Amino acid sequence: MTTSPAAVPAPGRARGRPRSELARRAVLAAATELLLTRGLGAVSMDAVAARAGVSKATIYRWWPTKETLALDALYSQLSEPTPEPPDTGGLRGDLTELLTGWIERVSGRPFGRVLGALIAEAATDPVFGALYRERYVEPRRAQARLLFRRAIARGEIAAGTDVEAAVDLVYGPLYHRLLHGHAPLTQEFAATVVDVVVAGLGGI
Amino acid sequence: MTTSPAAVPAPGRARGRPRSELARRAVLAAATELLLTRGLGAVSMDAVAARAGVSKATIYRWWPTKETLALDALYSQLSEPTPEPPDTGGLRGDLTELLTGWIERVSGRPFGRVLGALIAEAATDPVFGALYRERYVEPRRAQARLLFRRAIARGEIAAGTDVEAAVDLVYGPLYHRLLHGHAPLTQEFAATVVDVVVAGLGGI
Amino acid sequence: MTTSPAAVPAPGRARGRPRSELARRAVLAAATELLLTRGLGAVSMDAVAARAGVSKATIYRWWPTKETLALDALYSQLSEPTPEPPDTGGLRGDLTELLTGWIERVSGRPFGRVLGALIAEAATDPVFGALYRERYVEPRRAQARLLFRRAIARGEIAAGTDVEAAVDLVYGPLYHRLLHGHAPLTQEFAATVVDVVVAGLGGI
Amino acid sequence: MTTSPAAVPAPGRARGRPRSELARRAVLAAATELLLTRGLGAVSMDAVAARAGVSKATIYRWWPTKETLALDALYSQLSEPTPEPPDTGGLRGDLTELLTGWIERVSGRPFGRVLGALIAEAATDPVFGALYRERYVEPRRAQARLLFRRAIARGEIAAGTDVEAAVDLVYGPLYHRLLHGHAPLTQEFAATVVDVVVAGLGGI
DNA sequence: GTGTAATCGAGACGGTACGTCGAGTCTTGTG
DNA sequence: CACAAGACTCGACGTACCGTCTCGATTACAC
Repeated sequence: MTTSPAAVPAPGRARGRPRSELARRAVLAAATELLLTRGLGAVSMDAVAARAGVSKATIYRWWPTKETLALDALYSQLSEPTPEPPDTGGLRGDLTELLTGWIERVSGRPFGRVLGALIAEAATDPVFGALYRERYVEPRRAQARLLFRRAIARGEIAAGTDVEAAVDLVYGPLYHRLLHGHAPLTQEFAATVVDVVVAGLGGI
Repeated sequence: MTTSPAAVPAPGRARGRPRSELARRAVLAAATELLLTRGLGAVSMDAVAARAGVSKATIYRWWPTKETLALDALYSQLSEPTPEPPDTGGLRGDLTELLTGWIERVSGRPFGRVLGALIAEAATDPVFGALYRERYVEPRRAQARLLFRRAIARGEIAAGTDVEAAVDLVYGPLYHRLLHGHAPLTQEFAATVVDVVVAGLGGI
Repeated sequence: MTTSPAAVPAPGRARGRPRSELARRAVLAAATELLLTRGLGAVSMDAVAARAGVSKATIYRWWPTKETLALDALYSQLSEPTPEPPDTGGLRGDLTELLTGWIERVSGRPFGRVLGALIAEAATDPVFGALYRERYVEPRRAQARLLFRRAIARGEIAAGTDVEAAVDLVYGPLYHRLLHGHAPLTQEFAATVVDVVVAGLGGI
Repeated sequence: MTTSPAAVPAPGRARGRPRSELARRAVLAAATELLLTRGLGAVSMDAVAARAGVSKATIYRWWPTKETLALDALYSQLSEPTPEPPDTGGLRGDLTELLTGWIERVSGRPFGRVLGALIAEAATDPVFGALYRERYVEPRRAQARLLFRRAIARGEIAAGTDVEAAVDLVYGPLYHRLLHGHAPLTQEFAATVVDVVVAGLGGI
């Protein structure tokens, strides 16, 4: 897994005093705790600094905003060991596997509101938005894209399929429920989404 | 225009000095301007009060939080005169009409980030979330639900269709692009979504 | 005694919520305590706010800098009820009385270093310097000037005497010892100063 | 020029790497520039280090506080080539010569506020105060003392004259104007001071 | 030569205080 | 009552220095 450049010291020539790995971990731990127990709103630089036993300057040295910090904290929590794209031999099975895993990780409750807050920030601040998409969104989309491409290669769905739209068609409804909360984000729902989309794309 | 209950004085016997309609309009105008030009973050009670020439107490008397105020301000801007649910005779046409209208209204640029911020707030604050869903989400879902029910009645799609999931399948991908911004929210994309979903549901 | 405009609300038409006299007193008391027990350096806005149970914003509303605040605090402590200029019938007696009183008040120990710090600030910051001279220096000089003018009127000293220089000649040596601390600031020293200056001006 | 012990490496057997004369000069130059252009407040260890291209640790190795550094910097600037005590044959002439020289050096404008700040620090911090008096005040007082002693020897003034007080009587008024700035520190003022003090001491 | 020792730069670290801003609340006088 | 004005507490913001520390790299004397 690729971690943020901010979270890791440059591997090259270390000149001055090296970065304290202890401090880095303490900050991430404190941020994670605040994030998951009390939400993004509770992740203030002051609170994190106090809880981590670290000075605010140290945090600002490595994370420009609290959103960036929260993103890193979330990463250090949410990152799966080996997020291998599944291969069940069929598009329906592949997608089901992929979405099932995502829902499982994301349903550890506090993630809903945390992701919501991060997406909001991404929608508001273009810089953070780019970072968020690069580090969080794109890797997941890449996996999904792969599944659809394999299905095209197998002849399961049409060669002209708009893969980007297809990805949105499966992830969009899930995010919709996660963020809006108007209905539960269940595995059954994921199954329905997969069924409709696969059928709609001409799959079996 | 549908206004919030908060924005309207109790209809009963007014006892003291009546509410100033002037102040109400000034507040909404100021909030709207800040919201659309500089985002939700710029909608501070202080800024709105100063810009509207109104005291903060007056704002707090009628809107409990700045998010509520922003929602009202957005409403006063985004509310369509007669959002009649379309009837083209077929599901595909109905959905296309519905989504086309939504994309048009929502593409007036600043709405993306404003909606993002509101959804984030809704994901974070349950009280506001309920209000947001009731006033903003539910009306739109109701229209979409209606279209699918008509299609079922016409025999266009299966009687057992999960209408709630179907609604999420068409709105989800659109919100996904609006909020994440990883790809443009075009009418062509909406057409693709409609095509896949209608086909997936067994429609023609 | 004339107090600072900042320390007292305008007596005119009070529009909004009136200033809290309680807060004002608490701030001055806290500042005074810090000033006299631990010096000007300990008078930080944070410390005063914490000790007074008052928010920093409230302090900043009324005192632009901590030096201004310290000056006010010192005033509320050092201000004599009726600092009548003495009249013993002769210049020597008048001056002795005046300086004796000043030394007494100023020898309550911490004042030396506090005045030193304030004078330094006055020498550094022109705005504060003007305020300091107007509120602290000028009243004392006015009294001294009066004594010399009376002595001229009585024919005790020459009519052409440079009164400003004369004032510096009596106060200068005292401040010198107070600030530099190279020798004790005693009443005997004051007597010597008075003797030399009166004799030097042609007095008896 | 007398430099501080801190500013010079121990003359004993140097064991490790010798002190960098380059660094020492760069630090003093940077401190001087900051001191004279922007005041004592601008002499921060960080700023000096950055401006001198030197690490903070190097500064701390040789100067315990920024005030000590400022004092050294001032010294390297203010030190007169040959501060010979004058001898004109009479007390009045000697004092005039002495004070005239001091005023000239000190009137190079920024010195007023710099001295003010240093005196304040001396009044606040006893350790620095002792250093300041030893290195800056005492040498000048010694010269003045000498003049008065010579005048006593010549029979110009009484044998019982309090020399310490006499020194304060001439330097006090000058410092007073320098620090308070309520009136200009001119050569005419110095002449008046000398006249009054010499006359007051029974001199001709 | 080869230690041994003190220097140097760079720069991260825990702190403290800065001055500002926004949130909600409260207290006046006026309409 | 509603309203404007505006003072109040609280808490967070991002920055600036403080004085200390840990590095790797020099640069001398002493063996």
